[in-house]
Amino acid sequence: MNDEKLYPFDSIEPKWQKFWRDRRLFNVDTKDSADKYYCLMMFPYPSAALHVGHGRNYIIGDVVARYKMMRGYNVLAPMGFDSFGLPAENAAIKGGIHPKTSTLNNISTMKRQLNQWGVEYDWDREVISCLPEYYKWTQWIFVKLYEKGLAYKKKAFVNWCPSCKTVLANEQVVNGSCERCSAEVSQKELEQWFFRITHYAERLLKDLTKLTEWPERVKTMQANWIGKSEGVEIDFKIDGMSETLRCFTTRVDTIYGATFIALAPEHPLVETLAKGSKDEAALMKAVRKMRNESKIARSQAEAEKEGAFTGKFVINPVNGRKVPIWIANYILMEYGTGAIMAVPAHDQRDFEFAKQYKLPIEVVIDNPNSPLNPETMKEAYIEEGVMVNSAQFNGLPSQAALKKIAEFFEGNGFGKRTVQYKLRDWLISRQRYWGAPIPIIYCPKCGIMPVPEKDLPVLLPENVEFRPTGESPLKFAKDFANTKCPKCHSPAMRETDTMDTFVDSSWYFLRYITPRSDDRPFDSELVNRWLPVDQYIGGIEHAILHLLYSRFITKFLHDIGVINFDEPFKNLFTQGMIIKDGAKMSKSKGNVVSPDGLIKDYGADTVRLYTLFIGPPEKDAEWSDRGVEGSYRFLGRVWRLVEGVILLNKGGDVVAKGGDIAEFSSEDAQRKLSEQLRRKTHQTIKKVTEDLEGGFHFNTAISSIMELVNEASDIKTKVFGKNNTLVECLNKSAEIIVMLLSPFVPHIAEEMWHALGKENSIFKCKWPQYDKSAIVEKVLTIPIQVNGKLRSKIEVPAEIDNVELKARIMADPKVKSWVGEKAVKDFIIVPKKLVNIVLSQ
RNA sequence: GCCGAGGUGGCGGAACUGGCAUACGCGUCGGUCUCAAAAACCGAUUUCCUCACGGAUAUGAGGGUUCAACUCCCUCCCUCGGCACCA
Repeated sequence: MNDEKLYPFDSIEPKWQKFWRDRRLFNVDTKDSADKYYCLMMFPYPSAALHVGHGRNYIIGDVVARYKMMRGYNVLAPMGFDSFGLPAENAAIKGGIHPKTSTLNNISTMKRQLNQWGVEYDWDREVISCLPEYYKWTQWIFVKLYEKGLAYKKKAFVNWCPSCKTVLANEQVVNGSCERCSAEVSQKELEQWFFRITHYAERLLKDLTKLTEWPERVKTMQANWIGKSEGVEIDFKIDGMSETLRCFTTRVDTIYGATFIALAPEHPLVETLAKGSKDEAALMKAVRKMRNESKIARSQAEAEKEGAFTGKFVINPVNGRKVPIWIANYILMEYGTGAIMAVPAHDQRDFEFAKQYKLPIEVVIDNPNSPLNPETMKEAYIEEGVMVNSAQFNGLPSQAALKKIAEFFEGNGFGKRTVQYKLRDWLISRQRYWGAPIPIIYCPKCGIMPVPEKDLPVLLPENVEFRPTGESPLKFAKDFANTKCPKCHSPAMRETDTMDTFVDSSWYFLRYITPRSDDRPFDSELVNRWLPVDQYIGGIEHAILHLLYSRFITKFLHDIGVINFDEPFKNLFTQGMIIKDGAKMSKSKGNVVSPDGLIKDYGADTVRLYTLFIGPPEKDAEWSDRGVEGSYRFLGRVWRLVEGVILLNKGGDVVAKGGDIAEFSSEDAQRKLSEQLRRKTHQTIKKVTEDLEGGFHFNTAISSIMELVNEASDIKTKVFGKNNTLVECLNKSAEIIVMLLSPFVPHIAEEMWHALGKENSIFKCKWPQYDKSAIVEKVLTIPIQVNGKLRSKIEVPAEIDNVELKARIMADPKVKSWVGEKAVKDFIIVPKKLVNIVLSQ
């Protein structure tokens, strides 16, 4: 690019950044909560360098914070770092640099980048999750959960990432692969710590309806993830045995069509049922084969159905019929009871299984439009219909029968109505070093003992050895592991697992209110005044994990009485990704756009403006270097406009340049131009304010400011004479342009604001208000349609009456030629908008 | 399969509650300035027909409602995201 700058951004930007910091513009007194506005950006993991895609999040947040400030709010915009995690530990294993060192280095790089973007925060409140002053309280939350029975340890099949060498929560497994490294996840049976999030499943689902200001798609994703279904649990007596078999079904209306029972291969009764069967060895061999199939392969709908008959039967309680028990690969032990009553006629999976093993298919719900024939059916009939072959329920619509049969079951003690969720408990222990130690002590005498609050934090030892095997150094840190029982003081061992980093991030938004509090996690009274967060801004990738966990922890803290609200985030905004060359920016793809070079060439304001102008912020957008130049040119135009206006104010250089001087030189013409500019200015205030209040419509707000700047620049060339009202009007307009631009491009705005003779920071000034009378158009251009097609336009005074309007329109030569001799059937007037003349054919 | 969001010029995208489709920006073309270029500024730019005036045509496809449809209704296609042998 050219060395000649359109405006001196390189000297302006650092100057005002220093000014804001010296004046403590973003530093908040939390005691003053009357007009509070808590504007929160998802705190980042400190990676080596930010790119323009990351920038979008922070820029949006900064715009909101500055705008709300100008609306008179006491704005809290804090920032921190989610700084525990695997990448730093892996780097330590590879490069020998301690995670703490690399993490703190990355944090200072990121702070430098945020600063040069002109993104400001109340840095006095910085929260760093890997420091003991913070994780002490993460451990405190663990202990509280443990005391309430909501943190527990159990042996279970868990997701194991062989590459990260640690377990993963269900939420961290994506299509059978590790969310972080994409390695295929295997199953391992291990003793692990869990949080009983399932206890909150119903509330987490139900309270989604309270979140009216959350994007629909996020709520849908959470609802899908929680996966509620209502049904009936049935206890089947096993023929000739004392055990009963419990099945869960959402379709109890199909009970008369149950022709077999299917068990998951992992079902605890499998061994018992197999015992003494005709061919026990062959059966167990088939079971083992199914158990060894990978979970991912098994949970594909296309997977081949496989099964084996146990030789045993259950009794169907409704009709006393003997139903064979099969073991089937498509039944999952994790869901429901791991056993189902199979109704091939009305469930596609059961249908396929029945076809494969030649099991009977019995229709119990008939299609009212075309009766079903079990012999010729090609697929299961899963819709509603009319009950058949179902004893006293015959003839009922299946929907009604569902309820009736459920009641009948409960009445006869055959089963009871229950609810199932797909949501599993949250597995939080990790076999890694760089995380908050789980505050638990194992005493040979007293058993599992939580670390007492007075002994927190359990410090993560720093002098440890990182082995290339990838095993947690804590396993070998004898000084750390060996301790004493807090109760009986006999030698005991510490838990060496650490917590999932999502635990750290599920409460940080509370810590910002009293970040240095060292006798409790936060000041409840102040937190209750400042939360819920008024606006939360972050990436869609956290739609389930972080947002669900944060909601859970908030509800828990509410239940133990330390906070008085049970949803943390009132408004949620999820911004789209910035794409380059058709893909998400990443180092490995080599398509990362660094802000540093762009800021050097064009300034931070240009990068901010382009990022905001690129498109609707909730959508993904393709980065274009050309687009950046366009934004830069626009700021250059604004700069020249304001410079020119200042010159006019001083009485200099006042000659109309635009075309025909005579046309604009009259007093009347100058007055008309003033009116026109004032109208456009106030219309723009209205538009920009509505775009910001009604959502995050930054792109259209900016385009309307561009229109105003274009018009003002044009009018500036038509000024004639000194000190007239037009100069005054241009000056006022320039001030408003600068104000409307200020949240988006704060540096150039602050500079121009002061150049226009203002003393105080622009962000301490009130957002402009539009004058209702000023936006009213006096002359309207009315489009005229003939038979719905635009044929002409005429200019009329705004207050014209319909009779006069019609007369003028019918006198218009173009209208005359289109109407001709035809009769006017209808004359539709949309007031102040449009006219449509309907002709008879 | 289910749920959600979308489909508008060469490109990113505007369009309130049914009322001038394509604002704003990018790109392209032409011009001004210049010895020349870059930058900047001015103008044109849905597509097709026409020297032009002007006309026809277009919001994924096809129907419908209406004086009037990007917007509402029906049928279908495609893209993106989530969930998924979930009983």
